Amino acid sequence: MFYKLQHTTQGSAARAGVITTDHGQIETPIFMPVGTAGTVKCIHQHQLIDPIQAQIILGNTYHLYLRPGTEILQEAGGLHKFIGWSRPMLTDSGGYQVYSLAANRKIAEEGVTFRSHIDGSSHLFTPERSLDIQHEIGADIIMAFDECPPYPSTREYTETSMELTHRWLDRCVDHQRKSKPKYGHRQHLFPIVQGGSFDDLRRKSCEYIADQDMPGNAIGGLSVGEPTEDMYRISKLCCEILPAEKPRYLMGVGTPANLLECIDRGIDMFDCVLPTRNARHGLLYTADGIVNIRNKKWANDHSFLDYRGWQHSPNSDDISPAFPQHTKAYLRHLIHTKEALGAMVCSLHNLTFFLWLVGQARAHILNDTFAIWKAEMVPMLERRL
RNA sequence: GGGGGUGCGCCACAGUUGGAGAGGUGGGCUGGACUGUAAAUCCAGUGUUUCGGCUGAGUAGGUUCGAAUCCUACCACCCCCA
Repeated sequence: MFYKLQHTTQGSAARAGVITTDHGQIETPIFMPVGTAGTVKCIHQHQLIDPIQAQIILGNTYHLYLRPGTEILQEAGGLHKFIGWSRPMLTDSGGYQVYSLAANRKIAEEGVTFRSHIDGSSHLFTPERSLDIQHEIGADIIMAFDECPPYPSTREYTETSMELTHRWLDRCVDHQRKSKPKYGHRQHLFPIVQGGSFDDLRRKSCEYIADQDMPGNAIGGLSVGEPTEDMYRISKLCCEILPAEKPRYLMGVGTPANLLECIDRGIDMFDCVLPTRNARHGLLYTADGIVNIRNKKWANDHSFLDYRGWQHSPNSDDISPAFPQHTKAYLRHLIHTKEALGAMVCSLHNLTFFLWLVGQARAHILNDTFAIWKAEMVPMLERRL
């Protein structure tokens, strides 16, 4: 069984479950650090295990295809071996690059032609090609090739785009059924719901996606600039339609508060660049709120951040020796001077916090204390310190 | 001691060789943004102000309708000679 739903908590749609892959299990709800180009930026694989305790990380089809290229990945025996990561992995299909590289791509029925951001060369991604590359990369969970429309988009554009994503999905599912695993482990295809901020389109897309009977389902096209209420409303709406016996993955979300709100609405999996990118820019997430460590007010603050014990070891409640504690004044200095260590320590800090947060959410779901815990946590998480 | 050169905004560089820049670029500094990573990136502000202005090109004078620009003295720094 790919996914086991363990418990749906009282007074909320939040649930706890376990995903089983050939590279091990994932306890949900889970946050997945983004490792676009074969690395979670500024973080070593050892640190993903301790103190971060990541259970699964992401890679990106477009970026890995351009560099190092799938030939080298295949020589290595797949991305797991190439980077030295034996836990589960997920690859995005390149669908997000259809959105983020809008200036350098052309969408057609057949697929999307990208101009490489590295050398300007042209590359055609079709649903089949995206899956082939993902097979060559070898992630445990692979994503359907979709179009992620920008916000705002007209209803007409969003509907046309959604229908294209659905047709591409048919081709992905067909291609996946014909494909054999390359490295001896299974690869599970997740389709992606689209439909923008339009409730009826989202319903239609959810039904279409659910009918494919894939091992898990994803919600795309959110966190692209829409109001947060839209993100929450659409997440809830989708979770009510997507089957309960399969994991639900909300792509590209989000802030700590976003995670708790969307877990509350029935989401099981998240990924986001926010903890790593913002760490490099000096924004630290804590249980007490958000700290912009660049701010002058920390220059003479020689105290530690209030960690509340969340930088735990895998098997104890003690602070992990792998978690480097530094004063706010020192962290500010590192970020100000653009020292590499600043980006590293702050990335480690944020990811450790994100994984702790979803772990706490899971514990509270299992104890049926999630709803009250979430209500207390969210205002704290959104505070600016 | 003699000769030559250069001086403006927190810093550097560029530019201005009689018709007013509170101006350029980069850095620093102070904020802000960042959500399936073209992001260790990007944006804004950075004399003063009662928002109308005011002050400002090393300092002090001078020439001129008008000076950052020309002249004189002084100061500082740089180079060359002794």
